[in-house]
Amino acid sequence: MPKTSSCENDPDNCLTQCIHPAAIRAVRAALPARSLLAELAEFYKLFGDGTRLRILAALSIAELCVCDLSTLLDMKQPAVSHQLRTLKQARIVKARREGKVIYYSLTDEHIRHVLRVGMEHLGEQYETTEAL
Amino acid sequence: MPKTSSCENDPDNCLTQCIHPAAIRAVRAALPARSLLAELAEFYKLFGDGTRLRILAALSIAELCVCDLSTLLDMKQPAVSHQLRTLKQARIVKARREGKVIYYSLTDEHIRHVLRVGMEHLGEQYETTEAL
DNA sequence: CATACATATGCATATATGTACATGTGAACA
DNA sequence: TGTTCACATGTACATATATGCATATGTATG
Repeated sequence: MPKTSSCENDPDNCLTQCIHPAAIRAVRAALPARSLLAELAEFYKLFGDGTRLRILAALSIAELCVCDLSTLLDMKQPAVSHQLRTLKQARIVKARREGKVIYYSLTDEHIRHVLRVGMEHLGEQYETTEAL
Repeated sequence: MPKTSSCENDPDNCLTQCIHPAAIRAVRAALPARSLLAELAEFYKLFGDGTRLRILAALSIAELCVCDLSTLLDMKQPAVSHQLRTLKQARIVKARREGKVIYYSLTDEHIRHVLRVGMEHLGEQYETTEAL
């Protein structure tokens, strides 16, 4: 017979019972809302692409225009523009127009901080890049 | 005629010249290696999915087994296992076996830190969840 | 040793997403 | 006002990936 019959059962998971109902209740109470975590995932997702990360790393060093970025990163201009659009919509970068040229930069120091924390995780063996 | 003819030209970007060759040189010198940034992107990518993030948020509160997770998050057991496998390969979570049950937890405090930094970025309006 | 159960894995598929190509937009300048 | 050039956008497509289903693995137990 089941050890704990008083918890929500889902025959797709554990056949007869959930194993630690107390733990589940505790975690459920403290777990951030699903919608909040979804929003957070969308944020992290933007850092989860090599191209975008190279753009962000470059912008963390200096303000750059689209042309500079595409030369620097050896990318087609439309590809850079598309990524910048995504990053701008997410308020990760901001744009500043000067004549025909548009300069992009990180919106705030917080973005730089996120990059730094990730770099640190890759391990001290990489000797954290001074750029970030 | 071009203002600066001494810089690497890529007709796909700026037709006649790159705009700020000095800035490009400076950034190029400080930019982390492409491979390092690719590795970093792979790391962030794992946080860029709502499901995985819910798993990580749950594990940041308590050690849990697969069955608990699938009940808690209302997911099929194989889906949870698949994500846990990915997270384990990336050393973001670790597993501990106890009989038939396998308990998962975050590998270290650094992961919790990454989650916290992301939460903070979502803005103070969310009143940073005490769970993280 | 056979059964039960928690978890892992293989495979198929639907969806998401990054990039290329072509074209549109907008500002400066003659 | 027409041209040039930096940048943006629309569409198409190829790839990556998250999930569901079926099934395998491994451990305890009778």
